[in-house]
Amino acid sequence: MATTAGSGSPGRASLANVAKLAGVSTGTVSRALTRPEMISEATRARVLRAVEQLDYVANGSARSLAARRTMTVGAIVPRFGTSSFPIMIQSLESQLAADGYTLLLASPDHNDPRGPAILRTLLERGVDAVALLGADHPAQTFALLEAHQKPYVLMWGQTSRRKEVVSFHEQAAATLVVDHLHDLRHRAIAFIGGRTADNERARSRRRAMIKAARSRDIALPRGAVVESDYGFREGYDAMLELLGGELGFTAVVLGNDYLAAGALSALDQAGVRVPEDLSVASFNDNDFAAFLHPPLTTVRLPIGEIGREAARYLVGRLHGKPVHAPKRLPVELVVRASTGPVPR
Amino acid sequence: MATTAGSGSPGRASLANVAKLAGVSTGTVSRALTRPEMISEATRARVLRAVEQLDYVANGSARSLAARRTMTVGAIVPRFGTSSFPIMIQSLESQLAADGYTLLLASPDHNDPRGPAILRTLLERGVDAVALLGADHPAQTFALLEAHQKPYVLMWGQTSRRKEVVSFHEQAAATLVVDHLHDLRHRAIAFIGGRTADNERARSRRRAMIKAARSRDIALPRGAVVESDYGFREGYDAMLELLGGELGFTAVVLGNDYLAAGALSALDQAGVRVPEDLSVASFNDNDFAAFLHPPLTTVRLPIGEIGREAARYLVGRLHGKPVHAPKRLPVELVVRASTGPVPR
DNA sequence: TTGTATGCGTTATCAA
DNA sequence: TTGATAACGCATACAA
Repeated sequence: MATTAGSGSPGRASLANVAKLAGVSTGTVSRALTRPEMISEATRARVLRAVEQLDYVANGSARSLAARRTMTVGAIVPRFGTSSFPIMIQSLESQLAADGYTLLLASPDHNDPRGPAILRTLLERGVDAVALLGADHPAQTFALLEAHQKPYVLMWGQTSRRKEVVSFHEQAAATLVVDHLHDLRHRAIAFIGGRTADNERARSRRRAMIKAARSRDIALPRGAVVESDYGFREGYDAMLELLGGELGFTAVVLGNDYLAAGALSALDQAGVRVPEDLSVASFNDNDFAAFLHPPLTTVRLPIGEIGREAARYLVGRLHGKPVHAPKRLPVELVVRASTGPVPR
Repeated sequence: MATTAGSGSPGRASLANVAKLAGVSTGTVSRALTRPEMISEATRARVLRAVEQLDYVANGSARSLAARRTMTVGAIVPRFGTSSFPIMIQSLESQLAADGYTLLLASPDHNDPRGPAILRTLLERGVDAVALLGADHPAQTFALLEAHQKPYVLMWGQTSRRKEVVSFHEQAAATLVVDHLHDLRHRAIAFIGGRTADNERARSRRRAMIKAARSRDIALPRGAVVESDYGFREGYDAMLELLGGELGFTAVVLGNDYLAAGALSALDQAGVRVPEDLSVASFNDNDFAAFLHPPLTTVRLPIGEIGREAARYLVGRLHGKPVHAPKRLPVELVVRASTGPVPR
């Protein structure tokens, strides 16, 4: 347990202190701690005893400076607090930790004045690799990463031939929902998605929906594709707008959990029964889709898996493994009572 | 924009490189970058130009080693991915960033084999201060923090005279709900809370509820106080159990959002109308309470504020401000349609 | 205002 | 297997 701290602890014990106490050189202590196999059993024990006695904790700055690596991975994830990203970050962190790495997190607001400087800060703090959310970052960002020769990975972005991305097959997800609705004899649907202007993920989701509908001969009228900020209130408003349009759809697909929750609320208020009057399905990028009423049919997106896989990739790179092709994780349809056959 | 990276970039530019290019000494460059006021306008401009030309980014390890601080704050937040903590962490990070600090995040699982070693890892990586979730940590943890003389703060824990805590007044929160129900003429209520065995927050919430009920002469029968893991399924089961008990309560209070969501589902399934047959209220420690149906009356807990305040406190300490007393943030009752007068 | 020189606590190289 | 010692890249005390 070490000497009761507080007594004479003059700052922090250093390698040199440990070495002196153990009667060996600093090099030996260093090796005993980080390369036990290079050291005799006896001296290693002596060293460890000294370490405990002094409550020695290595100085990471010095270690990193000398070893030229920090065992830290940076992540840039905008506004994750109220998004579906926490699950991703949690799994990213867990997997990194399992491999001995620590997570340095930056979570800029959309209108963060720091802008591209955030990456610079991370690099300055010293990260061995970087995980970024999404794929649309300024060229400057990638240039900086390349210049510093830092492995990086994009999480949940449009897969691309040029960048390393861990994501899922957006088209497969859209097809799952659309096929499901098609099987239930729906021939005209509506879609409420996120703002495509500043959100690449919303963009690609909408694109996938349109394509899927077309390929199944399902009508998805231009007026029935609504854009909205992700949010409860926004989903509510969008749904009401849609209901006022007399567009003739028999099912609605919501682009994410928040929109879905808001839309359900609007339907409830409007007296539209689900799924008797209207079927509802959503893309489930957040756990709370499981809490909604009525229970939604959803496409479960592999959010946690993305984080884990991203960590694996980065650690692999840091261990010298080759760059692998973009990874697309599977999606899954979870059918609940909120979708039914076309109402007559 | 700097020389197109990749050409001859032999590793990374150092202070010395910048100094040579600018025709000044390393000391001058260092000061130009971190203490501009000590440097003449002219030379500072020269230095900055050189910095840009070389795309210089400081080496944080070396900087930290020399300056004896890392400008990094560690946070230990268990399993935040599926909890209400992300909001807290987000605001913690934002506030830290605003003050030039970076967040090093550790998020152990409940059964994380790393255990108390996590803090050690953080200290080893070099953090200037630490934020911990909750107040029940092993004595060893605090001892280590003291030994290393690291400022730390507890977020969302039972306030204590001995430790620095940023939290809210659990008793005030409970009183808010109970008073509200009392005003609606409820005289017997039930409470479904988290497992108190391993969760200090659940414990203190239950305690507060019992006390509040007693002080208002509201019955809260022992059998009507149910413990459950936080979770949707768990809330569902607990609610059904409660309904089977014939305990005569006219209102139910749910200990957190997940439990509330599950309970609502159970009520829906059992054909119990809210609030006509039964009033429901909950502690809102997660944004998604706003998405539930029927809309819940909740006590909004200041989760984001806790993070922000914790950051302020730590930064204050690091800037030499004195230790302040435990901080208790205000809570707020948000009344919605889910609570009504006692059904006849 | 600027330069010089030392030290920060490790790791790693090279001998022994 | 171990010891001595030179980096690692920066901040800072001290001099100029």
